Amino acid sequence: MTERPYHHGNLRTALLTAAERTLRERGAQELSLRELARDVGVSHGAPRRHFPDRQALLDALAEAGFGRLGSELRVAFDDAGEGFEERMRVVAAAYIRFAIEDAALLELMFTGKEHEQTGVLHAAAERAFAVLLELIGQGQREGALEEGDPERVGLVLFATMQGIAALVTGGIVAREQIDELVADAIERFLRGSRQARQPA
Amino acid sequence: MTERPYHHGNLRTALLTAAERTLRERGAQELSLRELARDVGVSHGAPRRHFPDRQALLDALAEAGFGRLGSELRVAFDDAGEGFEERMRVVAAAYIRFAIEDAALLELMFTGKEHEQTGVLHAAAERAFAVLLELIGQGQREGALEEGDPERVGLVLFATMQGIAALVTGGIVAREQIDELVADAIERFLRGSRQARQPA
DNA sequence: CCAACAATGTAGGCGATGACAACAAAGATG
DNA sequence: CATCTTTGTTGTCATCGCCTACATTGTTGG
Repeated sequence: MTERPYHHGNLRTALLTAAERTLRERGAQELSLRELARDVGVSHGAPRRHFPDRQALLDALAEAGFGRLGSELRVAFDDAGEGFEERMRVVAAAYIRFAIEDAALLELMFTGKEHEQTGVLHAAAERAFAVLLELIGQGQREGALEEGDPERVGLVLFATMQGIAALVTGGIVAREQIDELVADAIERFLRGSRQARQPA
Repeated sequence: MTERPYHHGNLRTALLTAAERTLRERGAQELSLRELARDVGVSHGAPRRHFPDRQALLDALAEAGFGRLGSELRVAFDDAGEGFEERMRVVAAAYIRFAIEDAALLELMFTGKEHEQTGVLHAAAERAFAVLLELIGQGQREGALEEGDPERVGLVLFATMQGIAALVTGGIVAREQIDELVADAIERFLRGSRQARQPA
């Protein structure tokens, strides 16, 4: 029998991993520090060394979430072809997939109660959204999108994606409708965001 | 001194009112049945007569929320002029205002964990959204929006509004940016949803 | 009119939780 | 290797949700 060493070695990571799983399967509400400790095979007081309180654990989850979201968006961006519109569709699909598979995590990431002060989180978020800004930039350079601050242009698109995710996880929209809805939203966004300079 | 009567009279309503307040001020997480009971001046077991468990209270709050949302949208719709675009702007603004002032409530209303089964809630939601469908219908009749199932057409707009609300409550978007963002989103939606039939 | 009965509130208890403090074990450091 | 720091452990406390037994009030039919 393998006696557990007194020191776990990487409790923090183990807790985060277990937490991420519970979060995905049962939601944030169900996440209990004590149960997590049990899952990892450690006493109920141990997590406190790594996360002062429950909220700290949730914040850490959110931060890790932004990291993973950023990676997935990056992969989508790179794997899609060079074409702007196709790229936008692929990246949007990746975002929606993340949002739906890890709905509770996304909620943690954005439902910022008080943790707006945690600059760490904000930084992580910025990094994740860099891909989106890049995408908008490409669209503008290719003349597919109107000029202007990419952040402002992208915000509407981003909001729409976030909203679609909310509608799906809220049960308003069935899973079968997702693809159609996303395509529809992007189509509309592109149509509505083209260079508005109309010849006389 | 006014002795509290054994029977409160309208405990259910009192609880809902107190809960709505706490929800707005401190979020759903902080909502405790026992504290609510104390606030209302009743024993900790009393709420159970009206709400079998905590979730039931939350569901009731959500249902009431849909009712109020519906009213506010209706008022906005009626108060706006006859013009379609202006109406859309006013109604959208009303929705966003609700979403921001009662962010936690909106989350309850849409973050439907398991309560998708409560047909009551779904019905309340449908009633609230009737106004939006009416609005879309008007847009289509006036030729400002493409034809098609109003529900499908409106879904993208609805998602966008929901997303904007999420971005604001999540702290991604500052309050000063809201009006601009909403205007931008609607502008884009209208531009992207006009009759697409282009003459040869 | 009043005797069941139903509805509504109260009191106490149970198991679980998050937060905290005192203590123990293992590492790191000089 | 002696000390200091990090990391876990154990026990405690207040609170919570939920449950059961009981008390009080309102209602209703004979």
